[in-house]
Amino acid sequence: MRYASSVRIIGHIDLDAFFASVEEREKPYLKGAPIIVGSDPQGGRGRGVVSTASYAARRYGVRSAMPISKAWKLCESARCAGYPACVFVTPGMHSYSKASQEVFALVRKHVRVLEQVSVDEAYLDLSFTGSYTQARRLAEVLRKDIRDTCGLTASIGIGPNKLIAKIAAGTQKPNGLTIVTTRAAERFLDPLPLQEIPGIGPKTAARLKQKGFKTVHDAKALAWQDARRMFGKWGFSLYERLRAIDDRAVVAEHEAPLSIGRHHTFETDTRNLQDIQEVLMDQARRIMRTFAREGFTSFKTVVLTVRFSDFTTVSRSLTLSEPRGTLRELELKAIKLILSFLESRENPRNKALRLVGLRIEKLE
DNA sequence: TCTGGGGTCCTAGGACCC
DNA sequence: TCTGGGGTCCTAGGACCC
Repeated sequence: MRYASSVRIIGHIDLDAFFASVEEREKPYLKGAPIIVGSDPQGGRGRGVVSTASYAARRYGVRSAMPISKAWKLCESARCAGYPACVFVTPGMHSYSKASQEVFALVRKHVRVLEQVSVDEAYLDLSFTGSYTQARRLAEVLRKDIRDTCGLTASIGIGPNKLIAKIAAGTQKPNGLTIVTTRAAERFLDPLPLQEIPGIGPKTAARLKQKGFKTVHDAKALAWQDARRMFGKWGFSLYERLRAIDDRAVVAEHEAPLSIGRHHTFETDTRNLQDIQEVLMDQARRIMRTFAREGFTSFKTVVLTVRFSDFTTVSRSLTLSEPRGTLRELELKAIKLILSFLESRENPRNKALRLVGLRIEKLE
């Protein structure tokens, strides 16, 4: 294939309020309702968080990752004020991944190099279109196709690299199309708060704010040597990102997972070994099911994570002398690891457990 | 407001080998 | 008797993403 020019043009496609939109598509009577996909709110006493809120629910102030109990309270106040009541839905991952496959299969008909990064997001290499004008045309076709064929809306960002494409996709949600050309990229980033840069989370943002930096433009005062000193390897990437530089390629191959794990938060904190053991054995079975489905034959490391009632989280791991691939082996190691936590040495104040998790690594 | 579940990548110290 | 580095593996924890 010959390109009209050698400009690199990258797209990022992001399905809007994805879990909630799929629920709406499959249950037409929910159309337009404030939908909250997440754990069981249990009348305001539930311990989980919100996975996705539909745009109608966002008008009540509900957001992803918010405690489900808070979402419940916001919805109650809205209902008392005469607004429609919220619908709480438990996630149905199976139908979400089916919908995701439909959408991205459709996109692949137009774009050869597609890198799916999660169930609702993908990067596209649009360099073959040759120009931002042509890339925009293609993006419009994609959005129309997804809407007409799958009944879902997508927001698309287009830019000179993954960083700009991703941020652009998020600026006009839902159902938006945002183009940021190579020339405009730095100006586009400059006024943004630092946390808009993927990779800058609350901790990094706080450390930068301490130095007096709030926006991308501010933080460009940081010399790369200082960025390296403050943030290690990531410091240099950070220095580049602030300047809209990002050389990461769009990689089409689906890579095998590096680890497989399961977590569980108890409805009430517990010290009961029987209950804990039951959860662990169930997790071991689920992990081995995924392990077999993915075609793995052995694991070498087992990690057990515990979260105590005070939310402190610790992990213990062990590496087998030889790779193993049986459920029995995983169960035995899980028991060995959990017993070490229940000993007074590891848990001197005998705190109850809020969460237990199991993970296998070094898969073959 | 009281904090899910599934992951990835990085760091740092210690052990061990050459 | 004292003192090297380099490389690799293991372990634990932290930050981040969706």
